[in-house]
This record gives sequence, structure tokens and C-alpha cells, in this order.
Amino acid sequence: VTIRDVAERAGVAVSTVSAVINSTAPTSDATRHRVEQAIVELGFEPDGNARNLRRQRAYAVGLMVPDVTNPFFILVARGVEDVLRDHDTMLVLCSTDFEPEREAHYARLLRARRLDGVIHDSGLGVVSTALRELAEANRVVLVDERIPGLELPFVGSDNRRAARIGANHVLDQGHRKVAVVSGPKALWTAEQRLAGYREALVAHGVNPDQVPVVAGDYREESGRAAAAKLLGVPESDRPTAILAANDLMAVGVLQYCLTNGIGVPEQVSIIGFDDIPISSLVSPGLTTMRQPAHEMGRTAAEILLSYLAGEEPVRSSVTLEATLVVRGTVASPPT
Amino acid sequence: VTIRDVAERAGVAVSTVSAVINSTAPTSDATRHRVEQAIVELGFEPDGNARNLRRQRAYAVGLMVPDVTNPFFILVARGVEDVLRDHDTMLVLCSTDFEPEREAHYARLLRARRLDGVIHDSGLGVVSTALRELAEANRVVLVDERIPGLELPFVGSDNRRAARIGANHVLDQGHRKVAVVSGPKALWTAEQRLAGYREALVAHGVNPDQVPVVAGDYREESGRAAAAKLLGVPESDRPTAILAANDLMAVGVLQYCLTNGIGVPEQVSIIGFDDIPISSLVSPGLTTMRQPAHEMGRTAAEILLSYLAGEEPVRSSVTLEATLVVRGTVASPPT
DNA sequence: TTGTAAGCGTTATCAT
DNA sequence: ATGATAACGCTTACAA
Repeated sequence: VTIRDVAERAGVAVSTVSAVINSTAPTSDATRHRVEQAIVELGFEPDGNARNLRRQRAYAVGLMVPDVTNPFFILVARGVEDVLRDHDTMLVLCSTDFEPEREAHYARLLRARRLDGVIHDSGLGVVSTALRELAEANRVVLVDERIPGLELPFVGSDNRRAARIGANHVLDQGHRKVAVVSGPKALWTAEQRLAGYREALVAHGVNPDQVPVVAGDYREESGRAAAAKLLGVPESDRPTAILAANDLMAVGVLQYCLTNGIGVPEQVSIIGFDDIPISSLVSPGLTTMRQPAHEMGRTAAEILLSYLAGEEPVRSSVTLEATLVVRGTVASPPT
Repeated sequence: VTIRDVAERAGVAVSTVSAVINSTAPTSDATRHRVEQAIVELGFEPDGNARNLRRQRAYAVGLMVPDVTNPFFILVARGVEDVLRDHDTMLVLCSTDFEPEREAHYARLLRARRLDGVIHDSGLGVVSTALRELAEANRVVLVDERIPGLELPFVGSDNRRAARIGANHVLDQGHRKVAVVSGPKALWTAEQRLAGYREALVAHGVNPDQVPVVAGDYREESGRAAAAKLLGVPESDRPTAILAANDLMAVGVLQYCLTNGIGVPEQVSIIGFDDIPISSLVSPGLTTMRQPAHEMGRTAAEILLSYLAGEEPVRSSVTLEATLVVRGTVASPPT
């Protein structure tokens, strides 16, 4: 059932039907009524594909995230979805799984399908050509993860500052033998957080170059592995505090401690980053830096939509506040 | 840059270009080459919207889930995405949040946009008219959650049997004072799991009508609330084991115990359902019934795609095995 | 093997 | 205020 059927049934021209549907031109009450009548009688619904072709829009935006298995990204996704829903726009989900070829695959797909825009949370930290091409053809806004060399609207937090605050919190307890589990070196957030840790370290008089740094991949398992490396040594050589660059890895190190009889926080303190839901569920609860993931998603979507609406958004980049949330994994070092 | 530009540049007709792109007709090596040449030179990419209109397909399927905050659904989503990716099909995410009007909203949206199909995991358990209309216009396959009154292909597990197995496991430890935290009464899974529990109960000689059942909503918080109700009584009145209808709620009760000094599993045993990632991360690890969520997603997507390919699938409904995974939350009752 | 032309279902321009 | 009609960019008979 097409718009022509409706027109016929209502005894008007198709253009008139279109006009009432989109209220794009004045129509007499009489005809409008007849048209609306016909529409419900026939159960007519404008064909999305046709409409898209004509309007040259897809009414859909892509969300590219590295790893839906990390609740942080889910929170972001929720935020995005929440605003899209009010704009009759679909959300197409693309998990890159930290793999360049997947990112490239989705970049091509989204471009070919002429999506209105994409919200991109990089798991790579580097500009693939596919991504660059995407950014040329489509509106792209970055969330959480900045990509050096790509000047695009960005929504995220001041990772360096947040990391510094977190590290200060544990250093203030008196810890001096600390270690860090960092994120993938190529990622902006990882680099920023590390920088923040170092700042706090020097501020507390400890030489950052002396503190062991093992790089994880932001996944839980890598946290566990890092813990094994850091903690699987004679007790006197162990750090008394571990700064983990995200919660998933922090939970991994917590796991390691629990299964190896290492007391948290009695023997080692742990701090994470993100404040994902699990963090309040493990025990002891994970002390961490909370990122407003949901709000990040919302703002990113809002920025994108205002671009699409043709407006130049008031704020094209925004930095949200990360805050310390204290739970049970940080205490004074053992004496 | 359209297909006409390519045709012009290559000095052939548009139909020829189309033919080489879709290899839908034999072409001489010579022209094919020229066409391919022109395509890369111009950086041409067929317009998805136009193609969709012409082919009358959207090359996209919807995934409706109640709550992306529950990792179980994320696992399903991953499964779906994994197969869609190999078929150049987009995944549009729709979280209903257990709210009827959202489900209706998305049902309308997906239908209007002429999505190829939708994979539906109900959070309602009941057929809204929107959903019924969706099912009339689009191919839909149900996953995890059956909807009585809607005869549609289904992928899920034998929830009753799985619940029985789980309950048996705890009853075999000697528990007789048990309580259950069930799911939303309207949901098929909730009802099935409850039925399974009851079967196990009678098999162990305990009257199911004597066991307290408090209904949750499959979210963590409701598990905590249920625990408060069940456990916030004189110690002698407390159940020694709690059967939770899903992991999120089980974690909630575990939380409650931990924060209230109730030993798990020394004083109360807990078993969950699903085996989501958190379950192995809490401590003690949650004993639960594992559902192959990822595989569910995969199979649902495969079934859907084979429908779309025009084949009547070999199996239009499939039941996957749920298995007991024993971790630390179940032990013998205190004596 | 290649070209011509007729749609796919809308929207938008321009007359009327 | 309403009606013809030409796009939108592609695919697919059908002709040549």
C-alpha cells in the first residue's frame, strides 16, 4: 500500500497526501481529514527506504565501540540511544572488538549506507584510512577516546586530571610502592591516564620511572595477568597499591588477589577507572574514578543531531567531570 | 558521484556498471576492467538508500531487548552481530527497558523503515498490538523469551528443565528451607523456571506451596530487595538456600548477604541462572545455570537470515542446552 | 555482451 | 489550496 493508494482513496493528488503527512504545505481541514481517514483505513505507512532516498538521509546513526562486553560502552550506548529515540533515528551498533579490519569494515558499511552520522569510540587510537574516509563523507563525533590527527568534535573527560586525582587519593594514604596497570599504549585515554598518574607520583616525591608499569588491553583478563606479574613475587618486593587504568582490569587484579590469598585492601590497595556497575558489586567494592558514561553518550548524540539539523552546535567539544568514588579497595599500606 | 558518472567515465552503459558491481550478468574482461578502473578512480560507492528502495530490502535487522544493562542480552547481541557482519547487514539496537510504550515505539519504527527482520527478546511476555503488527509485516524470530499467543520461530533453552537441574543441585546438598526469587510473573522464562523449581521441590519431598516466593524484575536491585524481605527475619526463620531466577538478582541477594554479615555459603546458599560474566567475578563465585547466550544470538540470526534468503530453514525453532556451573555459593545447610 | 528504459515510493517544484 | 511531474540513484527486464 503506497501513497498513491491513499491519494486515490481520498480523491486527491499524491502531493497533497505527502503535504499532510509532513505538514509541509497548508491544507484545508476538509481534505486533511479525508486523507487522514484514508491513511488509517489503508493502514498506510510511508516507506522508509523511498523516503530516505528522496531525502538523502538514512535517519540512522552508527555507534562504533571497541567492546560491548565492557559495560562502560554499554552505558555510553544507552545514552546515545536515549536521545536518538526522541528523534526517530535508529542506532546501528558496530563492535570493532579492537580489530582494525572490523573498524574498517564498519566504516565502509556506514559510509556506503549513507548513515547520517556516526559516534565513534575508538579502540585503536589511530586513524585508519577507512576511518578518515568515513570522517570525510559523514558527520563523526568522537566520544571518550580522542584520536590524534583527527580534528573532530569530542565528548569525554579530562583523563589526565582524573587519573591524577585518583592516584593522589591512594598516595595520600601513604603508599609509596605503587605499580600501574595501564591501557593499550596506542590509546589516548591510556596515555593520558598514565600521565596523570605520573604527575601525582612526582607530586608525592616518588620517581615515576621507578614504578613498574605493565600494559593491559582494558579487558579483565589482562588485569589478572598484570597482577600475576606484579604480585607473583616475594612479598617484600610487592607494590602496596595498584593503579589500574580501567575498572575491568582493576577487577581482574582484584580477582587475582582474592584467589591468591592476598588481602585487599590490607595487603594491596587497588583503584580503578570508569565506575562500571560491577565495581560496586565486587567485594570489597572498588574505589574508582567515575566517568559519566551515560551523559557522554547523550551529549555526543546531541551534538551529532544538532549538526544534522544544520545548526552549528554551541559546543562542539565538551569535557565532562570525572569524580572519585571511594569504596573499599584503598587503605593505608601495611606497616 | 553516481553510477552514471562511472558509466560515462568507463564509456559504457549504467546497466553494465551495475552488472559488474553485482556480477549479475556476464561481462567481457575488457569492460569489466574499465569499469572497475573508473570505480576506484571516482571512489564510487553504490548509494545504499537507492539500492534498498529498488531491492525492497533494508539490509538491516532490528534487535529488541529489554535491558542492555543486563549482560545476558549483550551476549545475545554479540552473537547476532557476529553473524550479521558476514552478511553485510546492519544491526539496529532497540532497548525497550521493559516498557510497553517503548516496545511499541520501536515496533512501529522498524516496520515503517521496512527492516528485513527483527530478533525479539521480550521483556513484556505479552503481545502488544504493535508487536503483532510487526510480526505480520516483518520476519521476526524470538530469542530467549517465548510469547504465548505468538507462533514464531524461537531460539532459547528449556528453562523448566534447567531450573529443575539447578534446584536439584541445591536440594541435593540437603537444603529443605529454601526460598525463591522469581522473575516478572508475565514472562515465560520466569514462569518456566518457577515450574522447574517446584518440580525439584516435590521430587525432594518438600511442599512447593510452603516455600516463599518473592517476585523480582530480573534486575539486581530487586534481588537485593527480595533478600531483605527473605533474610531480614529472625535467624531461625531464614531459608538456608535461595533460588534466584537470574544472575543479576542472585548477585543482588549476594550483595545483601555480604553487607549484612550473612555468610555465603555458610549460612545461606545461592544459585542463579544465566551465567553472565559478573557471576565469575563476584566472590564467592556464583553457582548458576549457564545459558549459551552468544550461541542463542547466533542461531537466531542464522534462522532469520535463512528466511530472508528465501529458504525455509531446516530448523525453525531450536532449544539449546543449559548447563550447571558450580562455583562457590552453594554448600550444605548449616547444622 | 551491451544499451535503453521502466520503475521502486517518496518529496518538492512549479503551475494552476 | 491542490495537482502534475520531475527527480532521488539504483536494478532489471527486454532489445539490440
